[in-house]
Order: sequence, then C-alpha cells, then structure tokens
Amino acid sequence: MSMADTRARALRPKRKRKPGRPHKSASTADAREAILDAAEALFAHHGLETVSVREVSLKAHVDTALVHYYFATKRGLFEAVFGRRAEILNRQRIEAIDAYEASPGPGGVTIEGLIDAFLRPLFDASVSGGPQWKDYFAIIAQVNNNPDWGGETMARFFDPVIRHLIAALKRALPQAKDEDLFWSYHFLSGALTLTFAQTGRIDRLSDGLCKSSDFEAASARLSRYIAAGFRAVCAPDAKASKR
Amino acid sequence: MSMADTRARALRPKRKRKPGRPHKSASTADAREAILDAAEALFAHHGLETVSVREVSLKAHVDTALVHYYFATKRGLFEAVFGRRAEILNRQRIEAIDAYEASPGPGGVTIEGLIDAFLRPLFDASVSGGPQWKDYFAIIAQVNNNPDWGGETMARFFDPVIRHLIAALKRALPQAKDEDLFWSYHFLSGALTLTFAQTGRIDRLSDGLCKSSDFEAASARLSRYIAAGFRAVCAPDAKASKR
DNA sequence: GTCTATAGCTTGATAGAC
DNA sequence: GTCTATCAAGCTATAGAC
Repeated sequence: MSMADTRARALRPKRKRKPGRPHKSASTADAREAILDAAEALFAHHGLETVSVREVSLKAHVDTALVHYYFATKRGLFEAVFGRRAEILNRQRIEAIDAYEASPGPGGVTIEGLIDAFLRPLFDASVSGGPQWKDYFAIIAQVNNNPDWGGETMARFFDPVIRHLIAALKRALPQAKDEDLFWSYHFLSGALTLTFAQTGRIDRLSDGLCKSSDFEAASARLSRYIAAGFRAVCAPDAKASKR
Repeated sequence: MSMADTRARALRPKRKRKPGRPHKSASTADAREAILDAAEALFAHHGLETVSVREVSLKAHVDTALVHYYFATKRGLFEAVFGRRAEILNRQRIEAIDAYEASPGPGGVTIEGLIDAFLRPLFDASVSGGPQWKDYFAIIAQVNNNPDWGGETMARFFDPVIRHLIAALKRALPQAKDEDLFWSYHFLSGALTLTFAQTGRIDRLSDGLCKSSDFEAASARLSRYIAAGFRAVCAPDAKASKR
C-alpha cells in the first residue's frame, strides 16, 4: 500500500448533528456510515489494496473528498471499517467465554465448550447478522494472511480476547505446554479465517457439494474438529512434539 | 486488480541461448529467472497487489520492459511465479501419498500417515529448501484467502493433488461422508496456509515464545492436530453435524 | 534480448468555494 | 459538511532503436 502517510486528521467529533438535519446525499443514515458500508463490501469482495477511494465514494454516493474528510487517508478508512465490528465481537466473545466457564454443562468445562463459546458469536453474526457481517469476516481473512501489516493489525484488534480464550483453555488443560496451546490456537485461527474468506474454493473442490457461504455447515464441524486437535496436541499423553 | 487484459504474448520459447552467451545484466542465471526470484520475494513480503512491476525490475536489476517482454502482463508474471514451484510440489506430494499407501507402517494406513505424506514435501522444502520456498508459501497463503480470484487460482494449481489426498482418506475412512471430508480438508488448508503466511502473528500473541518462521515447530504439531480433527468429524461414531 | 522513452491512465490527497 | 476542481505521482504497458 503506497498510502501517503500525511498527518492524521484524527479525533474528529463522531456525531454532532444540528437539530434540524440539513440536506443529505447519503440514502438513509449518516454519510460517514454509508462510506463505511460501501468500503466494507468492496474490501471484502475485491481485496483491500485493489479498491480505490473513488470506487468507495461512488458506491457510497458521496464525493471522494468526503472520504478524506472523515478518514483522512485510505488506511484510516480501512482501520475504521476494521474496528467498527471488532469491538462488538470482542465484547460478545469475552462474555460468552465467561458465561460458559461460570456455568458449563453437568460434565464441567470442556475444550469443545470453550471453543464453541469463542466461535459462537462469530457464526451467529455471520448466519443471522446479514451480509455485512459476512463481508466483514472476509476482510478479517485477508488481514490475517497479509504478510506486511496483518500480524500487527490482528494483534491490535483481537489479541485480548484470544489471550482470554487461551487462559481459559489453560485452566481446562492444566498440563498443557504454552507452546502447544499457542500453536493450536494458530491452527484454529487459520481454519476459521479461511472458512470466512468466502473464496468459493470448497465449492469447486467438492464439485458443488459444499458451499463457501454455508457457515452453518462449517460451524457444525469446526468446534469438534478444533477441540480434537487441541486435545491431540496439548493432552499430557501426547508425546508432545519431537523433543 | 486493474491489470489490463491485453493479448497474452504467450508461448515464448523458454530457453534458447546462443552458444557464446552475450553480455548480461542479471547476476548469475537468466534474466527471466532473476525476475521470477525478485517477484517472488516481493510478492511474499509486501502482498501481491502492492508490488509494482517497477519494483520487481529494480530488484532484479533489469528494465521494466523486460518484465513485459517475458511475461506480457503483471498478472502473467504472477502466474509464472505461482506455477514455477507448484509443479514441483504437486509431483512430490502425489508420489509421497502413493509411496505411503504402497507401504505404510505395520499398523496399516492411518490418517496421520496420509496427512503427513501430504504435508511432508511442503515442510521439507520450507525447512531445507532455502528462503525462496518460504517466500513461495507466503504467497500461497495470500492467494488462498483472496476473495476475488483466490479460489479459482488455487483450484487450477492444486486441486488434482488434493483430490488425490481426499480419495486416499476416503479409503482409510470408508464410512466418512464426502461433506465431512471436504470440510475437514478445508480446515486443514486454512491452518496450513496461515502457518505459511509468516505474519509474525504467533510471535506477538505468544510474546516471543513461538516464532512464525519456526516451521519445524509447526510441522511437529500440525499432522497430529489435523488427523485428530479429521477423525473427530469424519469418524462414524461422531454424531456428524446437527442433522 | 535488452534498453530508452514515453503514452495514457488511475491513484491518493488537497485547496478552496459554499 | 459537502462539493468542484485539480495536482503530482505513480502505475501498466508499448513502440522502437540497438
């Protein structure tokens, strides 16, 4: 990204509407929100770098200058798109993990249960939250695999909730070594985000039997798959790694 | 990608050197190879779309026009980079699967064994093949998660070997349902390619305990993790999915 | 095969009127 | 806040000399 790094025109008042709202070009809501929605959809389907500010403003029915007015740089626009739903998700996921640990099933806390609590808010949003959430998850998939700034960006937005999960897993698997837990989470992260990437890959591979967009099918299998992987790698009876 | 789709200047003779090689600007080998090497490294570290033809030619110590002479378009350059090592890998992986099935261990064919045969050529190349192979795998990770043309491209280069693996897995798990096998492979693919993405993510998350570049550590865990996942999702005793 | 030179276009970003 | 108008820089790709 050759996004120019001029001064950040940051800290603009987020919502300050005059009582009698003046004329607006954006359809229903705020122009700012319309820009975010347009950018989200375009980033998701065509990649983060290929989408131009002009395309975004065209889709949002606003002028390009307005995009820079609100977000200063293209990078700033991306960060706003990425952060908007991250905060919502992180809150839900922390709560889901805590709620599960507070009252697990009769058998006590299980790996499946923890993984499921961690994944549930994501799949709920993607299945019931509308297409915007699916778009957002496709963006996450790209960021997660971006070699340049992906690691830094994912860490900045999501590490707290992941550390929360890993701490809970550690309580459920007290003998597990930290390295094994981190690598196991890493595999989870890759499996999850590719599922979210919506590339149509599994559709082709399976000759149409499976669908990239069928998050219910993915959800029905992923928790069990991942939990089994965690147990196999982190369980004390595994002759862990080759040392 | 707004790469212009002019006529493909395809089918250029791949190697036709006059006996007394004329002056060359590229360091040791062919200029064509130097361009591929430079492009590979740049694509891997800075993403596929952000790298310009000029950057590639600069790093390869050739002129931009030469890049278009050999590869016609930027897209053509990418396809050449992507295909160069794919063919090598596919051959090795088919052979590894066949060899394992022909003479598995005393206990017969196992899921671990098949997964390991499928993954071994990749990890061998990344550990012992030099940094170029690591770069190549980082490119695969990006392609795999690209929403625009990732699914099509991955399918074109890798579906045969994957179908070969899945057929072998089906023989080892005759009761498994096709959907379960495809989804299980999909999760494998995501876990594998994120590991290859080299984003530094696990380094940050683990506070330096684990390293993105440590493919031996990943390799030591991935086969067992994935095999356990396959068994959990595809085994007949699993109350498969929610139907 | 390799280079120079450049056409033709798109990009991100800004200045300034309203 | 929103628009018009524009700029400088970068891009892919090609034509043509050697």
